Amino acid sequence: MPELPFTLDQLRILKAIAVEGSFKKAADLLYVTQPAVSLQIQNLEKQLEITIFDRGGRKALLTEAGRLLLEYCERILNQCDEACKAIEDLNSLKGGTLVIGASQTTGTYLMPRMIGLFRQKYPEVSVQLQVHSTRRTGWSVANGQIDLAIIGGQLPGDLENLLQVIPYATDELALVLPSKHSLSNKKELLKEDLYKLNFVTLDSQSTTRKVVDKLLQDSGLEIQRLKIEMELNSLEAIKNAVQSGLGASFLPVVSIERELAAGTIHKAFIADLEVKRELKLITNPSRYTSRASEVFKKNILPQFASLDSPLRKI
Amino acid sequence: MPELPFTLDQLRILKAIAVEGSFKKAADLLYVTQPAVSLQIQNLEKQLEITIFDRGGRKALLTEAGRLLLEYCERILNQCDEACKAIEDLNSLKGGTLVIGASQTTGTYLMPRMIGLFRQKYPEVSVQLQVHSTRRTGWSVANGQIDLAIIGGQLPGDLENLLQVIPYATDELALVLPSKHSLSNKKELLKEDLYKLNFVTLDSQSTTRKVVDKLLQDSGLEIQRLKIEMELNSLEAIKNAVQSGLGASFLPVVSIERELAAGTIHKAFIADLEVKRELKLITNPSRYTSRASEVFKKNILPQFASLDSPLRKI
DNA sequence: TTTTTTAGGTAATCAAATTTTATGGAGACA
DNA sequence: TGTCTCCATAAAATTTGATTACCTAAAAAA
Repeated sequence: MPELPFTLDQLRILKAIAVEGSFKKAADLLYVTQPAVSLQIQNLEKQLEITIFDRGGRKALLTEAGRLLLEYCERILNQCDEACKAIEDLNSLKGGTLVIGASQTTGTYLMPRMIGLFRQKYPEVSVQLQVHSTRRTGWSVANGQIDLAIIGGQLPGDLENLLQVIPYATDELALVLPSKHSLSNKKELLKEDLYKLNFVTLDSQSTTRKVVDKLLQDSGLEIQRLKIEMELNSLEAIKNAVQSGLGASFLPVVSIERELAAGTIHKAFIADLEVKRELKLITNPSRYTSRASEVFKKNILPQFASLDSPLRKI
Repeated sequence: MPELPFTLDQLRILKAIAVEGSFKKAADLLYVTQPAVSLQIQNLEKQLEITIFDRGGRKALLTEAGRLLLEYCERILNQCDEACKAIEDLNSLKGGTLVIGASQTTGTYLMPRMIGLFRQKYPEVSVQLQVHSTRRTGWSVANGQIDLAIIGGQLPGDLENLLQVIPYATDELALVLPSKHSLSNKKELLKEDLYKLNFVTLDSQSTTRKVVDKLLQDSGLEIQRLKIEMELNSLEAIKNAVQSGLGASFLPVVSIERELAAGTIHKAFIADLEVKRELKLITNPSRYTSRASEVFKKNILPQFASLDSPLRKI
């Protein structure tokens, strides 16, 4: 670990003298007194064991060693300036990367709009969206690989304490039927009607599936009695299956806006039953929060948050 | 004139932490205490308005801004190391350029040998030889374009005081005759014999010519009575002329060693007359002396200096 | 020339920045 | 739970660097 034989200040002074051709002018340029400049150059010469300037005549002239050093000096100072600029850009959100985590659902239907809004405001910050399971997303937030995430499921207990979890919005999981289904005409279904349906569901490992199962169970339904026609691992696939009349499903309303508008899918209401889950924003309070992350949380998320979310009140 | 928001020491610390993964280890590596490291990083973070390390867990981890800064940090420190190495090379004569001045004669017959010796010892120092008139060489030494020079003539008066002039060697200007010349058989010529000769001389502007003229005049000869067959501006040309029997000439002995050995030219002795001039080393004491120049003067020149030269006594 | 001006070096004093010593708190690990 | 490690903090000490004042030498002007 070699000691550094010079400081950036000394290099700055060296350059100033070389530019101005005089110790005094360099001193003026740098807003210090001339002795300060003299001493620093003397230190530099002593430490490097070279003579840098010929002080004989009218002008301070560089020696061979001085010219050599000056070359490096300029390169070094340029790199320093560049570094400053890069950091400034990062601070003013003219650079950097924001890494966002999301579940399948939010990642597919919600995030694209939010990210679009963010990029519109800060086009020079690149955004990376990582769609993973709730569990994996949680760990990524915990160890800093993801700046912030929105999840719909339940975090593992140990993470709950580690991370900051803010209720963000309520996501209704609507019962959807093929438009031509016989039950589609009824104003309101009864819970018992569910037993008559064939379901197309997400596979049993998915967070959304677990949430739905739990909610139905909590409301008194015996989920073993529900008939599952098939399990698919993509919401889009399920939507297609429902539209094709293959069965019913509980799907996030955000994912079926277009289909509802087009009438290709029917959303049913069930008496005494609302299947809803809380979407939550998770961040890691014990970690550095990037400016981009801050801005995203403060300015972008609230525009999509439900009215009762704490995010609205910031 | 932007202030620099960081110091090289801070960058060095940053790098050490990044490498070691811990403030403490970095402190050990740099031979300082741990608080010193902490404070410097805090200063750095304050000045750049960024967070560089996540200090939460077991290891100190870089944030995005920290990684960005580290990149520049490494480049900057590398440049610094390179600069140091270049300066060291210069100091240890593993680089740099030595500029030597010389007159026609010394430049042609003496310098090549000296430079050869120097380059043998310091092959990485490049040497530049500039052959000019005494006057011009003197000025070049005065204004630093030439590090040191050997001259045979008289410096302009104003330069004599400005420069350091050290007697270096005595250069005999021998009277040479064609080997077949009738006078070549005489053991010793008389001054009067010179009037019988046809001379081939350097042109009258040349320093050597002036020196010869002056010496002959001082010894009582009437130089107007000497017959000048032709004036040439190159010693080699004169040598060829003499060898071809076109006339006699006064030539520096160093320039005819080969021809004397081969017997193609005859060196005559004149009673009561020695045509000699002092070769002098000139340097500029008011200017920076490069290491290469120092070494050349101390180690190379003495090997060629006459016994009574002050250079021998160093 | 002689005087004036300007650039740069030196020395003593002083202020500021860094380091160290000493100490405390938080998380990791047994 | 206790211990250990790592980092942060505070006060004191040291070092560094800057300023003021003064001096010298060389160039420019009178």
